[in-house]
Amino acid sequence: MKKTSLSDIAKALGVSKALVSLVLNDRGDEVGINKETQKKVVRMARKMNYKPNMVARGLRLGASKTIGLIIPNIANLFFARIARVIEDEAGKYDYRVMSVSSDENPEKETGLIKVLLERQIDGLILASSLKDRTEIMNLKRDRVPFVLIDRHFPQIKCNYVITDNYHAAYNVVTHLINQGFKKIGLLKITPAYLTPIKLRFEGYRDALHDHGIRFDKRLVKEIPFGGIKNVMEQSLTELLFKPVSADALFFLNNDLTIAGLGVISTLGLRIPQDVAIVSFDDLELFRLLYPPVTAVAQPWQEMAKEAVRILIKEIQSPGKNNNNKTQIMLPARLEVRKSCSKF
Amino acid sequence: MKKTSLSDIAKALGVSKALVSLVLNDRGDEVGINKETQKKVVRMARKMNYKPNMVARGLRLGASKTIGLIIPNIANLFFARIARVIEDEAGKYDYRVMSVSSDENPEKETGLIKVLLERQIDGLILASSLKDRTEIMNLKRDRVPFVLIDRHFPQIKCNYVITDNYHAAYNVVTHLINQGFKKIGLLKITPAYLTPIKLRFEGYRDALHDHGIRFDKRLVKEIPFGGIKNVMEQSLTELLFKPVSADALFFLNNDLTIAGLGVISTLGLRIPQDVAIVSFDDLELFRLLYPPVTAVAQPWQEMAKEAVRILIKEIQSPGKNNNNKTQIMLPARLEVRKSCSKF
DNA sequence: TTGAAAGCGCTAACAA
DNA sequence: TTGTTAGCGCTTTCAA
Repeated sequence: MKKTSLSDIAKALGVSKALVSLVLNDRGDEVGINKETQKKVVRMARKMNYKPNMVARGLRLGASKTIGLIIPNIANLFFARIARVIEDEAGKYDYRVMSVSSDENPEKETGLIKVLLERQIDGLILASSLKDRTEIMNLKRDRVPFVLIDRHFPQIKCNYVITDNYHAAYNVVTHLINQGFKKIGLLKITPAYLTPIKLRFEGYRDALHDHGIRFDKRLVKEIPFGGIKNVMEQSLTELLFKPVSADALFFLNNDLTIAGLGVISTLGLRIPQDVAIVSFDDLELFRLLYPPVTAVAQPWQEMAKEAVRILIKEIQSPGKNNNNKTQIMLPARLEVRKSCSKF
Repeated sequence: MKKTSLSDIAKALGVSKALVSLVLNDRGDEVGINKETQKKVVRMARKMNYKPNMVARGLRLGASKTIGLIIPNIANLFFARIARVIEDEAGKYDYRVMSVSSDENPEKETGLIKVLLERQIDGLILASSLKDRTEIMNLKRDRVPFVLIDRHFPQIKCNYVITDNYHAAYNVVTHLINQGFKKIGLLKITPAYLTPIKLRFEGYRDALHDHGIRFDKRLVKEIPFGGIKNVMEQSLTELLFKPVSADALFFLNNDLTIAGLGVISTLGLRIPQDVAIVSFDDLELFRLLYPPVTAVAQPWQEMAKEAVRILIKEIQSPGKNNNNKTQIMLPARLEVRKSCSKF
């Protein structure tokens, strides 16, 4: 059974495609089509189980009503929650979302951008892992509406919505210092060139400095995105025992925290007596761990909402405003729990 | 700057669209097009920053190379992980995934199916919340390739990949009974008509029966999908104190477990001394809770892989095999941890 | 109040 | 070895 198209209906009724199109798009009254005719069309459409072909419509109209979403990994709850909000918000404007995972891999991401553009997405939201800015510059040059989230490129004038990573990290480290911790290990995710990672690192470094603690590079570890499970044990062993002997750990994302907690548990260390813990990214279960894990709660909901709002606005204002880009930095909230209190 | 199309290239080169199309689809040699001409075309395409329009291509070919994915909620890690595997597997065949969240709401899901079909997806994977089977029957009637995952409809002959929910639940309850627990509370998610919920319930009921324990309906609670946080406290209070006094709780999905753990912690109850816990769905952090939470680890990876494999096979074998549907039931693994050991 | 025709960008069949 | 034509399903003129 073939799908029914506009012209099938038109033929069955002995009218023109144009008329059917008008009626089915609720423009019958506007154009002034006979009520009776309209009814006939609608009835026949239902009878023939007509489903409009949005692809054809999109081709004709030059708009797919689809936005692309590039994130490192949909199976990371931070991004999954963002994806969910983006889906809901975009849905309000009748946009659908095609989301893809880049695995923090710039080459893969470049390929995905191409794929999405070829599919004629109307706009793009990226939590980008790109190292190089040329790819983003190309988007600008090609006038593709896009919004960066979570990670941005300071040199590029474009829309973005990010967390205030610097101050969030600064506050974490200040809190730890105030609690009496002095040797604070930092666990970064690779690639370390990502702006959030860099800014969190700077917040860490400056907080130490401002409190008179000398920066010790042995306290900083990088864990590759693809090998967290394998590398974490080694890194923590180096951090937690002599000669480094960290007394607190600051994990820069939730994947790291989860893996780190596993290793600490395996090593039989107590939190916070043997080592204090803070996580960038908050998860519901952190509150229920023993002891509950102190975490930076990022404003993922606002971030996603704003991103969609900005993107849709830009999509719908073709051409103009091409030089007024929106840049938003949202504060994070530090959820202080027992994992970093000095007993 | 307008996007360049095939005919722009053709015009610039003084050749035909067809030729350009052939060359750019790597069919130049096959058809026997002059090497020099081919080079010219490729060079010009690059120079003009040509990007094929997959929407137009799809319209012409009658295939969008897109599959739809309907799940209850992408922000639930069980489904997020599945979505990730589906994305990866589909990508191997050059298919992209458009995923949407139904919120366990049949009306919303019906709308989403319509939206996806209108967008000309080539096939559909559903973790369906539908109550009624008519919608699924319509998919069959319209010859839409589809695969059900996680939830199936026993009366309908179609592709599905599910967990062996009955035996998984049976084993959980048997284990609890063997540990000496007798009053096992069951927390279902609403809608309770979903096959996994029903089958898990039956496994629970039969295990009780086979071990000579009388079924007590006061031990069974239903928590609405949209109101877990609000209702959980009330339900657990009823279950855990007199007159019911459950000594163990079996949560039928991870959202329930997380919420339940929160309430238990608030109530100041100890696990497993005051109440034992088992979760359907395993999360990494469950292992790290105090005590670690016993959980049913579902075969989400195999489920997603199989679903894609079956779907693509069906998409690529048009018409034929219309009556040989694949039905797979995968075993789950019970991860026994301390949360349900009789101290 | 309705219809005819053009065209979005692409590919396949057929011609030359 | 290359070109022409038709048409996928839709919307938008413009004409009747």
